[in-house]
Amino acid sequence: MSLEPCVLNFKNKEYACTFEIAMDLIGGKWKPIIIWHLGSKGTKRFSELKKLIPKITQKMLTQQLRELESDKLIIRKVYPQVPPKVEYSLGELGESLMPILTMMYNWGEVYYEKIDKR
Amino acid sequence: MSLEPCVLNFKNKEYACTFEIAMDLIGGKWKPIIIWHLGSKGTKRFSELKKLIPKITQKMLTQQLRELESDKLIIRKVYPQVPPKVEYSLGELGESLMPILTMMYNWGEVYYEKIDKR
DNA sequence: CGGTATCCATTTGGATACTG
DNA sequence: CAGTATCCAAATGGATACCG
Repeated sequence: MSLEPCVLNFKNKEYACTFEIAMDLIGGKWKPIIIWHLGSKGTKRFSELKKLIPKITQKMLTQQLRELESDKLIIRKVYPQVPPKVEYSLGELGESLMPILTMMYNWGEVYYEKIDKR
Repeated sequence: MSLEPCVLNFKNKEYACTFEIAMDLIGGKWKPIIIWHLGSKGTKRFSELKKLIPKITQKMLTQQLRELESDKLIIRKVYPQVPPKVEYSLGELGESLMPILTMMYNWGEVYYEKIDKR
């Protein structure tokens, strides 16, 4: 599991290691939060996610959901009806992230307790 | 371990959960790579890190190292001599990140194998 | 309801030159 | 050797208005 001499190609970009790929997939400001909600609370509609993450804008929520979908981490299900209904849930690959997110959550908690805030 | 109704203050910013704090600390393009190298290979000098991470610019390496230091994840040791010698190593909190980084590394690997590369 | 489209502010990061 | 300083380009993200 060395890091340096490998160049991985993925989505027309070069990555030095699989770690960079992982960070690219879930490293944004919102993605882990979205995955976390879907993983811990199950399938959610667009508007429910918006309510769960009040500070995200509609644009960002849409954008992030699209990327997560195209990366096969979440599943988007559209009900062809009026008014529209769209449900999001974790795919298998998304589910497999939950243990890692949980560890990061716990790590952040320990850090926050140990550290001198500010 | 719920996510929504908590506001944590840290470094003059507001965070919705400890997870966001964790992502802020290690979520950049370079920080996890730097931590990974220091964790898996031990103490390194500035120039050694630069060699291990060829694509990072001197500016970014300096900047990221400073932030990691002020966040207490790494330790910077300056030897008062000419020419200068500066060594970086993981602090205790930095060390505690290694299991998480390892998991993410492995997850990225599995993902990369399973997924249809573009 | 679940989006798009557009515009704009902020942040991030890279190139280059210089220094104790 | 281990940085600073400056400038600039690109990426990111927010506000607002509109739509099928």
